[in-house]
Amino acid sequence: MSKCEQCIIRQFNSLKHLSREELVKMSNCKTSKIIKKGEAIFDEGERLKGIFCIKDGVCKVSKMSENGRNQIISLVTKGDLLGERSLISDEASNLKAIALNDMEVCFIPKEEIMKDLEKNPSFSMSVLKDMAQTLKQADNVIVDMAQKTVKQRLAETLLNLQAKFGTNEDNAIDVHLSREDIANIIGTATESAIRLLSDLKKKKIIAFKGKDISILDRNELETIAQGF
Amino acid sequence: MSKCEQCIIRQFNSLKHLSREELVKMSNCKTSKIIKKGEAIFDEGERLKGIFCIKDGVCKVSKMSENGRNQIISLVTKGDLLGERSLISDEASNLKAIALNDMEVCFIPKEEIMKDLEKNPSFSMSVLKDMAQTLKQADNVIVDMAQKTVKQRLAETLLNLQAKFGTNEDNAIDVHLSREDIANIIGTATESAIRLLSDLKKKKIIAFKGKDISILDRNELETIAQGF
DNA sequence: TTTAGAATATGATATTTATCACATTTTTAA
DNA sequence: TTAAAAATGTGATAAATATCATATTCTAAA
Repeated sequence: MSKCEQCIIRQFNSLKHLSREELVKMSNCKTSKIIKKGEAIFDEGERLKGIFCIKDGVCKVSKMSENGRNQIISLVTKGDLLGERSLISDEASNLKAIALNDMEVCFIPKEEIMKDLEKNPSFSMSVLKDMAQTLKQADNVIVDMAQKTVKQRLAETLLNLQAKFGTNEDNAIDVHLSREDIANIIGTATESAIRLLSDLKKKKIIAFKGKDISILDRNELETIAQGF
Repeated sequence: MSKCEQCIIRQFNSLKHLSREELVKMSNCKTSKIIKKGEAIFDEGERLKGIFCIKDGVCKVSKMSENGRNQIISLVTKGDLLGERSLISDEASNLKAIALNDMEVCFIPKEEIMKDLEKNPSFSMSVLKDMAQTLKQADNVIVDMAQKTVKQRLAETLLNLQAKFGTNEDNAIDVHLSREDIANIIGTATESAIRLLSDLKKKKIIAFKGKDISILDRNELETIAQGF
């Protein structure tokens, strides 16, 4: 079992503010898990007993609407923490997390995290900053969902995905999402997402083969995202 | 000038976790402000030098979309804190706050708040909890905006407004919003909001005279909000 | 009090998006 | 390897919503 104090991943999140001593304690109570593609890390309504530190892989975090449709709220990837919010508010999770590919995550029990939050101000301040940032992002998403057309949201989503996941050797965005997942990110019907993707392809703004999507004309995509 | 240690308002927010000593210090550096209806407490892009504790009145917190339309993100009222997020993330505000009626607010300088956040774990934990709660709410709004129809969102908004502001002696929701404000909360064109309000009135589900809106059939409104 | 400007209201129409139906392709599992 | 299931794609149509035009009512400032 790898040790937290030697783990490079913590440099990417708030855990970097923990002391050596705190990390050693954490090492002793944390467990590693392998999550297979398609499996849930946790489900809506579940009471989390700790948080997850993503060592490898990507998962989609989503929520069911009253209409019975799934809305993807965020994609969580290597280096991110998952589940802090439910822990802090001490409520059942309002979200579900499903692996998009095989994942490796560490589970850190609630008590350990809460103790560190209480005792280590620079850790709690970092979590606070993270949350403030996430909240700002959420505001932007609300505005986009409320005010932008599906076409604008699709263009923006493609740009965001490329910014977050980068591109592989073939210049394709380095994450594999189904058309349904894409539709569930932008909040539209799967058919609509497919149609608009085909449009963008026809206009040579993007290219795709299956789930490999690449951006050919980033400027044009930005223009579309802004509504022209 | 009233004193924080004697102020009842702080019981409604995280400031209740401050010690007597911390409150006395705060009293000495805080200032009171009167904000007239329609005036801004702060504007998008402004760098806040502190946070605001709302003693009386209501303001709308909004953000301009790239399409040039305004989206109201939240209504902030008596007892709420305003501006913590920009302070914590140490960035210019992404939001604008405009008074909906005459307001009385206290301004607490950044240094004072940050010091308390660092030194008082029960205060910072409370702010953290607040933020986790706000984030959960934001998730719900994202899902609603992405998945619900304008009609559903209007019904839900009316129910939310009544839950938050209560009703006056005439059974009308105790906050005055223009039709444009209502449209900017649910993310639709003003005309669409007006039309749907008229529909609800015709069906005797709500009644209104000018900006006084009352809910006549709460059950039916809940049914509509859920999409039937 | 009067009056211009703003807010509210409503019709006509265009645009966007969802839904349903079905064909084709890809993936998965026996 | 092959059959079944899932994902992708496309057309036709319906429903939701925005936009534009214009009328009416309300509000606030001179």
